[in-house]
Amino acid sequence: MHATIAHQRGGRTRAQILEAAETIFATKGFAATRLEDIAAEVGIRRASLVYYFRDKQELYDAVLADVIGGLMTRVQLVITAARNLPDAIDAALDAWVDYVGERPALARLLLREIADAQPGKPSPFVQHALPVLGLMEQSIREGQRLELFLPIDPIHFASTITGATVFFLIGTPLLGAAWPLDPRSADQLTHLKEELRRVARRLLGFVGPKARASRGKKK
Amino acid sequence: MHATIAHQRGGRTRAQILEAAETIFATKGFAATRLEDIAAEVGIRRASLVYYFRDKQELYDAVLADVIGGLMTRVQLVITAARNLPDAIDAALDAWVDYVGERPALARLLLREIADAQPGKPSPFVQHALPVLGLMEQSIREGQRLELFLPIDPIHFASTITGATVFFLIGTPLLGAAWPLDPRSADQLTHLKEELRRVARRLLGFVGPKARASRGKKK
DNA sequence: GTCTATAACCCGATAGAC
DNA sequence: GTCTATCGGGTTATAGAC
Repeated sequence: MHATIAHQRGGRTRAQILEAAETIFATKGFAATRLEDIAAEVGIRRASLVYYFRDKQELYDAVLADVIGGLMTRVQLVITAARNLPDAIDAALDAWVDYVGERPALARLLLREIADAQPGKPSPFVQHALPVLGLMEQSIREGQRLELFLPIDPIHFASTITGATVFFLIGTPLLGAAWPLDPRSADQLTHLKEELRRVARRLLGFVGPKARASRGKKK
Repeated sequence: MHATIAHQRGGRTRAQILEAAETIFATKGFAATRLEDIAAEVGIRRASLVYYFRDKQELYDAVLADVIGGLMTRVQLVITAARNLPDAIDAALDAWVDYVGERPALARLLLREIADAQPGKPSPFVQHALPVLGLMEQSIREGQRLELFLPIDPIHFASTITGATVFFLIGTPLLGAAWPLDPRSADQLTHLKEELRRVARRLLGFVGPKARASRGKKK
């Protein structure tokens, strides 16, 4: 019984550690974050962290797996639920924006992982991210096979979409007085979604739902 | 006379330090790079660095100023040399791709600076980068005033272009066997330029030189 | 599960010789 | 200009009490 209570509280602490680590790793980077800060945020002592995570690296890996796993789950869900390929693209973009809007640490972690990555050694991050990328690539290639989409390189497509999102979300606030709007407000996220859809449609060469609907009516 | 020789050799060493620091800071990040590594790359001892740069931070700042200064110079040059606004956009995009292709450290430094930046405190990087951004924004707004360009938010535009470039250049090699092409080869840089022009034209709503030429002929 | 205490290490900065 | 030697701060990881 004690074990159960302990386990529950332990699980809670573990979750708190992961949460604190996520934001601090994202804001300061792996090398610059001190375990001290994470422990302080949770309200425990540094040494107590090792009860949950062997060392700093293991904690970091757990954070990555958690964040990217969540993204993967969502994207997979909406893509498989979509009725057709253009809808799948739209839904995936929306899911992506929603997720990164809710969990802004992801954007910075992504930036850092990409900056850190060395062509030689495959980072654990890439291993986690590849399936998401593969999912999207599959949809695009299928659409190209059916001649619904233009023959753009899926990697160019992914770079553009990811880059546009991340740079907008993180870059904009840096401009300070020049751009007083919060890019993570509901308004701006909606705006971003629309813009991404527009970019995606232009890159892939398909038309939006309104246009599809009117084309359908004309028939 | 000795002073002159010393000064020349000193200037050379200084340049070597800057060069080494640029690539190492870019690859490992500020916190993770050891002054030791930079000194070793140059072929001197760690303590000798202080003769040229007071401390780590000052060296880092010098690297940033150097890299971004070069970009600023080039972009400014081609923009003011362009005959009309669409040409200015094209030329700026080409200059940007050429520069970041030649000096790949810039891409990673950019990624890191953006990831590190905190909305509150304006980083020295942003101070350097703002003029470049301002230059581009000015051109876009002018084009919008003349109704040559669509009323897209210039920051969305910049985010998309920058993100697409950087993510493609750095992200692609991470995919390893999945993408065996070197994104910094002449071929791929040309490909990237074309793609960026296409994205830019679609976002800004202007047509390319071929289309402009044929439209001119029709008249 | 969480704590205190400490060991072990690394790195940046400084002093001063040559 | 560049070196050797050292100091000093800071952080991770570990041992072991409660």
